[in-house]
Amino acid sequence: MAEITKSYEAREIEQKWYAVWQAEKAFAGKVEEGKDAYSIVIPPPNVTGVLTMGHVLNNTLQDVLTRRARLEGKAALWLPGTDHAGIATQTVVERELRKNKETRHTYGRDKFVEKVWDWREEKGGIILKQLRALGASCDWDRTQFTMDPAYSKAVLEVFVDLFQKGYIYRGKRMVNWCPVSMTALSDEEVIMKPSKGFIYVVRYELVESPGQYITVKTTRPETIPGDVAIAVHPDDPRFTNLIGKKVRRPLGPAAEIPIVADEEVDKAFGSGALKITPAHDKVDYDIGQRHDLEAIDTLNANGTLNELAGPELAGMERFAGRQKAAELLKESGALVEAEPYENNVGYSERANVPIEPRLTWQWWLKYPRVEEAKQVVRDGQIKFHPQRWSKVYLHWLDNLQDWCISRQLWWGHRIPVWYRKGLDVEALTKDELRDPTKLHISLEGPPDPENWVQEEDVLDTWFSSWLWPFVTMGWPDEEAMKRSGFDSFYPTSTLVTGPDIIFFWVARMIMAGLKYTRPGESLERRIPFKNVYFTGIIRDQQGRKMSKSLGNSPDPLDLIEKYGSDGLRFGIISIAPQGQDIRFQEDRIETGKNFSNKLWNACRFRQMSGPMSDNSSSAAIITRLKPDHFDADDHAILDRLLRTTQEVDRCFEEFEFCPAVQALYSFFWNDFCDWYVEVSKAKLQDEARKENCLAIQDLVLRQTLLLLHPFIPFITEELWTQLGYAGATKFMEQSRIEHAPEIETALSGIGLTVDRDAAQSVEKWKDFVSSARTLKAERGLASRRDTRFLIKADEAEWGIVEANLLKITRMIGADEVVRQDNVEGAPAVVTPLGTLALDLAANLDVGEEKERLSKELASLTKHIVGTKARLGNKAFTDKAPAAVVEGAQKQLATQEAKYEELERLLKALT
RNA sequence: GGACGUUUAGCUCAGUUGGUUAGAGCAUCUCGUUUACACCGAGAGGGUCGGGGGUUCGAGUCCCUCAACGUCCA
Repeated sequence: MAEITKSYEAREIEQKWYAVWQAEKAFAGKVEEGKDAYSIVIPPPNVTGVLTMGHVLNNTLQDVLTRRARLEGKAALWLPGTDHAGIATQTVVERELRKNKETRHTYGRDKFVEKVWDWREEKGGIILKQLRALGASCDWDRTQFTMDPAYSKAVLEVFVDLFQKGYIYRGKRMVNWCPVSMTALSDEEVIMKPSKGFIYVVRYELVESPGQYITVKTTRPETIPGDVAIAVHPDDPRFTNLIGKKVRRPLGPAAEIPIVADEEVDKAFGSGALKITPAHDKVDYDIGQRHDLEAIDTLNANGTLNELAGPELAGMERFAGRQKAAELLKESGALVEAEPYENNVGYSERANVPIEPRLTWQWWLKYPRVEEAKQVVRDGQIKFHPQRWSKVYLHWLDNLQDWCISRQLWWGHRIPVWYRKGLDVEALTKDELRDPTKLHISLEGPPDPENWVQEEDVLDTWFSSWLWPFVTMGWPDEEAMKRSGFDSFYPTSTLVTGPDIIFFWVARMIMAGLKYTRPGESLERRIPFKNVYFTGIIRDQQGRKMSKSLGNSPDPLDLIEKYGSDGLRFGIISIAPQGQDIRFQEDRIETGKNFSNKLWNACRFRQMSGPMSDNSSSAAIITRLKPDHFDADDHAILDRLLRTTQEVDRCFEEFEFCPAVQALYSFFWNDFCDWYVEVSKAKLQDEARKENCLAIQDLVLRQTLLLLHPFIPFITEELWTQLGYAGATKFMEQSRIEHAPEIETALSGIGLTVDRDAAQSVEKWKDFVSSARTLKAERGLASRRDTRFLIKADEAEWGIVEANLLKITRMIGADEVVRQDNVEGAPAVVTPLGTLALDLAANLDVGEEKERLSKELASLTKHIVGTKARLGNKAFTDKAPAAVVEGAQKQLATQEAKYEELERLLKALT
């Protein structure tokens, strides 16, 4: 066996093991007889994406869950892939073309799409390679892409089916239009941002009474050429006499437009009169419909104003047009004033520009299975972690709007709809849109394609990702489903994602799963996942979201380089409490690295401490234990091991990863390294106890590596081999993790029961040792190993001390510890094992000692008073549980004894 | 306007069903290279648990209220 090096160098070891895992097909998700299935589908990252800290957190958690499942003996599948990210990808490729002064139109649709595929082959999906550096144990052979042929076919099939069942329709409605990407967006892709601008007060002259005006307030004067009416509230006394009259449009083509009454007008807003531009505002459009008003579209698709805006404005960019409109209004005297104003403006999520409400023909989806989708979350077939997100989810489902699923892009799934050649597509009526002689909808296309023209639009990317959990498993092709193990792996176990896509994706996947999988079967069988774990959002020190544009996000690959993948994983989990946003701190990642190094060195020390024996299984190690040689420390470390095992189990059940890591950290560092390894050093010099002690260390390390492996897979894998735990297996996940009761049973097989009381007594030792160290440190003797200690103890106490003399002498760094009844006058401390004093009388600073003892007495007095008061309160002794009262009594006794001893010591100093 | 979340040590956060003297990591200060580890060890200082009120024998924890910050929805 190779000797473990002095410090842990992550990089080589990580690369080595990842290659081994790949070669051994350790991540293959296959159905296995007698094993429970466990599955996760990755939230497909954008094909243009690179690894961010958010991905690190999210994917580390998925990896933790998957690896833990394997260690629990489950057949685990983590299914990876990317989505085609319509707008983002098209934008990236167009940007490249622009460098050569080309556009997608230079190439035309087919050639351009080819270009995108080329780009994707060459540069897309980098993130999947980066995930390997993070240690992600995905079944890479199953990698999926939403534009793969089979996936695409499934998407289109769903479209056709939903159309045939009446869920999908084509309609001319107000959409969120992105003038940069020149496509419609769904409501979810629009982000409301407070924006500073002006509100313009504009007066419209009454036709019937020249010289009289009605004023309106608007933030968008450039839309005035599209005004077709002024609306007022029917109950607003200010305007009753004006209803039915006409005003002159103050900008753009001259027109007389009516004043109409509509209840939707907010009397309190602005002047109480609202200009109506049905083509450019949702509310205006609704009012326009009710009053049978024309919609005048004054905007081009790219956000410039068109000729309907009038010759002065035509061709101008919309914000320049706004300026110009204000100037024109000012010149004509229609502008009363312009006040600074802040309002919420919708921005395109991708292009980050204000969207325009625009009236266009689009394809819409009425969501299927809405009631079932609510039910499965309300009734807990799907559990959200943390649970509170279910409220947000249900609220959204209660206020559902139809989903605009068409996008005016070239990259994506082109909608499988064909129009009969020569038809005026935009003039089709509702009935005609369902007439097969005019509209053909199918997967294969029409049999006589020469007579038809295919719909130009593609589908929203989310319209493909909402099918992810089952299309990635072969649906709807039964052969493919069989091959991929759909029967076992669906529904998936857990979805790990951010709450920011709860509507985009989580809710829609639930509806799709319910609609399309296992028709006629129970809800439990049709849901896409049983648990949804929502991570927090990673923020910087100032609490800002980490983003590329702010440049406030470290590159995870740099962090991996610096701290190791294990260090990064451990660090990120240890700062990510359940459901809370995370303030990123690099020093916590450093803690992860330090922990790796600690683990490494503890194992190294084990290797240096004595020969390695049979470590190939926990049973083999347990047969090496010698119950007769067990002392309190041995019981204590096994007790803590069992409790930590239980705690980690609990954490996995409750999706609490941060506490799991904390429990392991504190167990390993404090209980094992700082205490058990230290007390071992004395035992190891005692040949009779050495073997037992090493076996205990082997058992503890083995279990610790298993518990840690999901979090830090690389280093644990390396140590697993180095310390001989692997036996005949090739990698760790071929072994099984044992739960506390299993270990206890195995221990009882050799007649060993972990003694809780003995374990408890170690606390006294820790107190004793810590007091002794403090005593030394306060006098600048912390590192002296030649200090003589005196101990005043009764027979029982001395018995315990004497039996452990070697160990405690070492632990407190003493030359010797001598029993002596008279310690008065020496610097002393009262411990649970007697009064411990430093034999230092010669250079004793009496003043300082007195001050220290007095201070301790004072604080002790406070506690004694408090405890006495509680016990003296009849209400307390009557009502509090007996155990609590008893505890207080015990405490008082201890406190008083300590008080007396301290007082004696203090008196002796005078 | 509605919903949710947060407020505990200088910083970032734990604190399970109310029960001894509220914890951790980092940072700070002191000491240290003693046969795993300086990516380390030993020790110390540091908190009226956002404010106010209530329930209770007992509140960081439960209830009410106010405030600040954040997120989502309208």
